Amino acid sequence: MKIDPTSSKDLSAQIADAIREEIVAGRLIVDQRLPSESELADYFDVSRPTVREALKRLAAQSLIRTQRGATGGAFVNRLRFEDAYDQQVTTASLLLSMNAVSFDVACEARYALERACAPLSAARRTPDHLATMRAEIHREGQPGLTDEAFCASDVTFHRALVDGAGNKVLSYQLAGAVEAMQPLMNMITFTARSREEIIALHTMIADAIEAGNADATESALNALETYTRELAHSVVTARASKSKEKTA
Amino acid sequence: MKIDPTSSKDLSAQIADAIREEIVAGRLIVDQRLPSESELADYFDVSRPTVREALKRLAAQSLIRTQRGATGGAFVNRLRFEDAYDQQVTTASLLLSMNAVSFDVACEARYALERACAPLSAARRTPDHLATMRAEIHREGQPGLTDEAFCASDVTFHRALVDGAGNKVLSYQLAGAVEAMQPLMNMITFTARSREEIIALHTMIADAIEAGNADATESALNALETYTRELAHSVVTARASKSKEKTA
DNA sequence: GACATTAAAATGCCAGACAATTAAAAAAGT
DNA sequence: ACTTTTTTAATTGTCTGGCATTTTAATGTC
Repeated sequence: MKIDPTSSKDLSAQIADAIREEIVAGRLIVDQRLPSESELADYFDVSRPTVREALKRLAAQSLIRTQRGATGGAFVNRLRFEDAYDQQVTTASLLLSMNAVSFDVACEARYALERACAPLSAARRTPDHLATMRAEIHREGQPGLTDEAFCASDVTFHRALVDGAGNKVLSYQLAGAVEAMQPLMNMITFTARSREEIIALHTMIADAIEAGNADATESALNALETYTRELAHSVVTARASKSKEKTA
Repeated sequence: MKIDPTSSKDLSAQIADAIREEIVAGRLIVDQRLPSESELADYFDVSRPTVREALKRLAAQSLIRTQRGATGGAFVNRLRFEDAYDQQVTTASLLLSMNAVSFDVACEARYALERACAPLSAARRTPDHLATMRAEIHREGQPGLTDEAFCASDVTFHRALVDGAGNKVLSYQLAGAVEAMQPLMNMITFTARSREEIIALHTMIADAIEAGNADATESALNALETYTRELAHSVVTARASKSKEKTA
């Protein structure tokens, strides 16, 4: 575990990399205590603030946690799926917004991944998952629901579908795809007419899942994807003609 | 953009959260320069080292980059897919190794996601993608190839398949699933017999992709998943009986 | 034995300084 | 007037040393 003082990288980045490598390689195991900041400073021959910067980098990735007090210190953190969700969602959202990813591309990816969960969810979903889906469908029919609340309900519905597959790895992977889409979805304002249509499609999905029918689930998802993309296109077209009016 | 001095969280964590929120919300845009460390220290009423710790946290997530010199400073970084790949792979690997995720669960997730790419890849793959797949199949047939090199080739093959879908978001999402599996796959030692079988299945996949046949691609992937899981089970069984021998 | 006090160890935070780097401004030379 | 060199200023990178806070363990007291 060594660092190169002539490297162009920050010392704190190098130290963080070195420690991260130890964790990934399994030479530092979960809940193991790292040497104290002073000891690390001595070991790497740098000052304590530099070590601290390195440790904060690792903390930002949830690789370590710190505890104060006599028996405190930095400990290798068990990376939990829940912790990783948030980072996944943040990262995915920024990737979409910063790289000019089109709605179509994002939508295609999302529904492709979701269809991958459909057969598993149709086979394995618990009554709980189904109940969540039904509850969200009901919520979506409430009059006076804001667009934001409708979108949030949509996300909950789809997460129940995904979680129904009973595979934590899948749920984690899909978290980014589903939740990162929400800001984009929010850009589509839902008319009463389109809400009705979406609720109908959600009901088709829930029915197919309840019946354990994988094919029906897939085709319902296909229909939902098609409709979502059409909706987005019509919104874009409407905006374009409106801005044309303005310039004219 | 405020912090709460009575919070239990580190000041540097709070400051990082505050700035991250600004970035996610789009109030700080790509390539925009943040105030200097001294200015941030004044603004948040903390010392410069504390601000620096906060900035290192953001740098660890590739949200900012720093530049030294007169016109230097911290700039909002355009999060690129390539940057996110690495983090995705590291995170996914640690999730698998630290949460006792079984080979079956990980494998199921991986192939479910990969099947989602199959129809798109069959329809859109370029000659390049196909050439990569063929080249890797050829490499896998070379005698004297180490297990590690075989696994690496396997990863390249599957990434070409995924990239063939021509959807960056899908490629990004799949990077974690495919590459994080490599350490687990490495645990399976490939006999000459099983390599032959895998090469045959890879060829089936490449043929199906070349023919633009989505269904054939899917069923070839299914066969590969089944075979991989059987292989893993036989390895586990063999190890169990071997350790039994030892104890006996 | 139960409780209060003290000591020690660790992280959290700060002040101030200097080094290194970079770009712009100023000066010098032609 | 133009080019080159030098200086200067701004900014991050790093260090030293210190104090505050938190937590546990040891110690002392009743």
